Amino acid sequence: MDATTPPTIQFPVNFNCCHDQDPSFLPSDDDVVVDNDDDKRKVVGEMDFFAQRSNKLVDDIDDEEVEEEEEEDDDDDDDDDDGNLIHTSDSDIKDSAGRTKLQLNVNTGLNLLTTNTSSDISNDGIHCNTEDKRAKDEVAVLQAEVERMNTENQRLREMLSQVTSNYNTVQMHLVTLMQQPPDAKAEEQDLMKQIKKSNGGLMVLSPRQLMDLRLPAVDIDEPSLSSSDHSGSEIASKGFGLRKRDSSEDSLDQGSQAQGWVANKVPRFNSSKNVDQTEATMRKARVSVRARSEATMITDGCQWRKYGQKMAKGNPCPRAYYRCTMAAGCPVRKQVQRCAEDRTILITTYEGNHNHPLPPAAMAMASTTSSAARMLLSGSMSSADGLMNSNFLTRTILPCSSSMATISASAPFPTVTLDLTQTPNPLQFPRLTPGQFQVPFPNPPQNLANSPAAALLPQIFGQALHTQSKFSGLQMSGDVGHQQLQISLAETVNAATAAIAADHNFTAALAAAITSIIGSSQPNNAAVPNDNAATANLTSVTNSSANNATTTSNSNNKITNNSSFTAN
DNA sequence: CGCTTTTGACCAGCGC
DNA sequence: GCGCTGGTCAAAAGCG
Repeated sequence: MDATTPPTIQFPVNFNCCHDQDPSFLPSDDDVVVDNDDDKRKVVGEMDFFAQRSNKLVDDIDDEEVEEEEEEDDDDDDDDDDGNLIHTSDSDIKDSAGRTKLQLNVNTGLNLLTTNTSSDISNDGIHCNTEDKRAKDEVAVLQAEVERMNTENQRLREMLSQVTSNYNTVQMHLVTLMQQPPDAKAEEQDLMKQIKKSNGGLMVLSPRQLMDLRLPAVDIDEPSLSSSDHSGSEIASKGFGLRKRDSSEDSLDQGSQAQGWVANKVPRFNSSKNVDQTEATMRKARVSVRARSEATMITDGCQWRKYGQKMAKGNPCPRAYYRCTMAAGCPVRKQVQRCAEDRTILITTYEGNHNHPLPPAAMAMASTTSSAARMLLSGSMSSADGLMNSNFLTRTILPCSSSMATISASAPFPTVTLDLTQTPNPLQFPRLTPGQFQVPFPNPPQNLANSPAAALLPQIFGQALHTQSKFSGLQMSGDVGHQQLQISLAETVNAATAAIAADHNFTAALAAAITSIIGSSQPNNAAVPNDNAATANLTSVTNSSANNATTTSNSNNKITNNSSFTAN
């Protein structure tokens, strides 16, 4: 077509409905028009009707009809502006009709048979007209259908856009509120309403949960963030939940404090020092791993020293407290407790970030949990980026109906729970015997130091433990019993990985998310205990776990450095 | 002897 | 203000 002719996709019809030739089509590979000069026969590639861009298809249909009716003889153009489109253009007709009957074999995919213009038909003209009319009717019907679908598609797009816009608006509002003193409960209630409204009831977020999830700006941590200048006693004296300790643990405690290990504090609002706040928040993030194990503690590649045990409310099983002893001052701690409902499930919760090199066996879990924590906290920034990340998480998880990870907004710490307890893919993870616990990292990263994200992804993708996911939607409620956001990022490394593996969309999205979120972060697990590692920036919860970490009894976990490094 | 575990006590935050 | 709860401390005990 010439320049003045609107680009069209001409609907390929068989203009030689009455021919007795073999009606079989001669499809080309690319739906391109093939000119066969030898036999004056034009062959139009088979068109996949629905593969064409619908809009163009509609236009094409229109043009085709018009052109047929006009019966004009302009010779220009041959086809399309779009080389891939199938055209039975005018010129095709003309050239052929131009005094030679042109046989066009066009597969519409609809078994439509049409004829050339009546003027070109010498034989069976009446019959062809009838057929032509019928074909036109069908085309018109299809056209109407396409238009209807386009309209509906447009409508859905608009709805989606609006929902997204509303959600963003509410989040912005939330961020604004969080910059203010937390005294406006009425505003929180309004916010709740807005959230409910904007999400069509899919997500119910309590303001507190949102705070916990998104942006607990924690002024309490500010001192600790700059705590390289503070002594442990100074910090303790400011009421950070840590007592001044005796000399035997000063180094560790100071290190912990320097890392902002503040376990008992609830975030408060503070509009300043977003970066610090974010870091502080990250330090509070927890990654909980649920896994079936008969052992008292999973072997994750790190050395742990038990420093306490308590009976927790609502669970007859005691909760044990461990701290990492691989390096003095390492702030990483973990809690181990059996699930009350199913005591075969061991719940290990990691908090903090290692400030020392990790053995390979520990890198897998460490990087995974660290990344999970970062993902969780990626929405904790009060910046626009933070918002975007948060939205990203939300949107990423929502479409995934499989379950693996759950973000719990339960106060006071945002927690990513990775559920490894669900049935593993038998193809990948053979059943383990009782007493054996395997953290499914079949593809241990070889060079975690280079990229935390790179370290995480193979693990996640390799885990594919669970085919069911709790990512069935965003659902947060103020009820403590439902504090798990079904944004769920994670109900633990395991659960997450499974769902990820099961859902390609989510996999891709997660990969992108992880890359964007932590790609620029320091390789936590790299053996690079630097100043930052010692003072802030860490959130990585480290868990160790070796590629094939098998759980052993607690006594077996009383390991020396050597044993811990070689255990896996 | 050195390290880890045990366990009662202590502290802080939170809700009523 | 009080009680509950989670988290941590630290002395004592256990273990190799």
